[in-house]
Amino acid sequence: MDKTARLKKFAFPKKEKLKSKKLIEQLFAEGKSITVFPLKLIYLPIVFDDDVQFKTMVVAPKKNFKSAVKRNRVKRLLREAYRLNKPYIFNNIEGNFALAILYIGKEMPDYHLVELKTKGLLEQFVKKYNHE
RNA sequence: CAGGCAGGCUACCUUAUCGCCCCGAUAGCUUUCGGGGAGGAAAGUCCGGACACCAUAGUGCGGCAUAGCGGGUAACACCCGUCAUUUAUUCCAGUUUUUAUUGGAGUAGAACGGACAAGUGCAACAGAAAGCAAGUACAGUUCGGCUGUAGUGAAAUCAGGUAAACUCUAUGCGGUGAAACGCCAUGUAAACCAGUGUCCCGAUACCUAUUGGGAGAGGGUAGCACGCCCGAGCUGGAGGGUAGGCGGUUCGAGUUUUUGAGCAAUCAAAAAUCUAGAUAAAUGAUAAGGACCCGCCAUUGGCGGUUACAAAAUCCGGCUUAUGGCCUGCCAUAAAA
Repeated sequence: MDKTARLKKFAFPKKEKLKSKKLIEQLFAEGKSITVFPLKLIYLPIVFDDDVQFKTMVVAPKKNFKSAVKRNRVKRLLREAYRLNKPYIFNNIEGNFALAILYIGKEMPDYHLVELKTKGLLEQFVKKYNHE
């Protein structure tokens, strides 16, 4: 494995972010969920126009984190944990999915907790996918 | 050594590894290289503007705001100066046994600042009474509860007080906000059903259009009325589409420095400079080390924590609130030596 390929697999460019209002509404209306407290994953199989396997968004509810600074912090931690662990699902799942990762806890977490829980969440997702 | 008031500055750094957004070059379908990437309050959305649309924003009523005087400004409810009032404090002089108190001057602030000679209202305690109804004692008397004195009170029938009471006066203010606004993409979409309206005259043209005048359902003008504008459609039902992209959008009352004017706010000139533009929303995460500060032990030092408040969303000028650290000036001096 050369250097460029190794760097590329942890990237999280704009194309892999879920941004369309329509798709987000569809995801929340029809998607299934897995919870590994304090995280919750909502997923829905969708085929994208631009040939991307996954599109992902992260959510930190305003209800639990009133300050914009704290919401930003939580979202950045979630995004970072997803970015560093996404090769696991890329390597184990064939289909195309829209994903949303929600933080449903009320306390400010540290990164190590978020990473641990994200790994657990993705393992559950892969297990469930292979079972179906 | 702790305190009070006023003002100013600042808002951790380095390295490594992964990553995000924008711009430029390169390359040609996503590589490579270079550059840039939150704040003093970006916040609250409380005032004032720019800008856009509604009529180049008009008239009356209503409504709102401001309130000594002068200045600054694009503008303001902001800022600066000043006057009166007022608070604290010092000094001088007077009264007094003292506590105190009066006058003058200085220093530092600061809340308040049009009108009670138009009308309406309100006023604790005391008082008969703080107006519409009464009336104590004594005296006078033109015998009219007419006048005076006493008594209560800050004030007693009167040009008392109160407008952070209504109100009046002067001045200012049109409305909606970037989800404004313009363009493109998408749709049997100028389609279907029901109700209602689709009028009149003249000219050109010659059977359907153009143009001038009148009438005109309905609509716009975001409190109401007028006025103005659009006007051949409008309202409801059923059914369907989009919910994306581009512009607006970051070069502007811009920033920094110097000089000059001014008590100051601020203004003028010159030189240099370009400094975030995201849109389910970038500006980060982790690790190690080091400053700064805080807490505890305690005073070489050790241990622990590690920055506070808080993140652009069209852009500026203010105000208010939150908050870590440093510095300056003034005031006041307890306790100990």
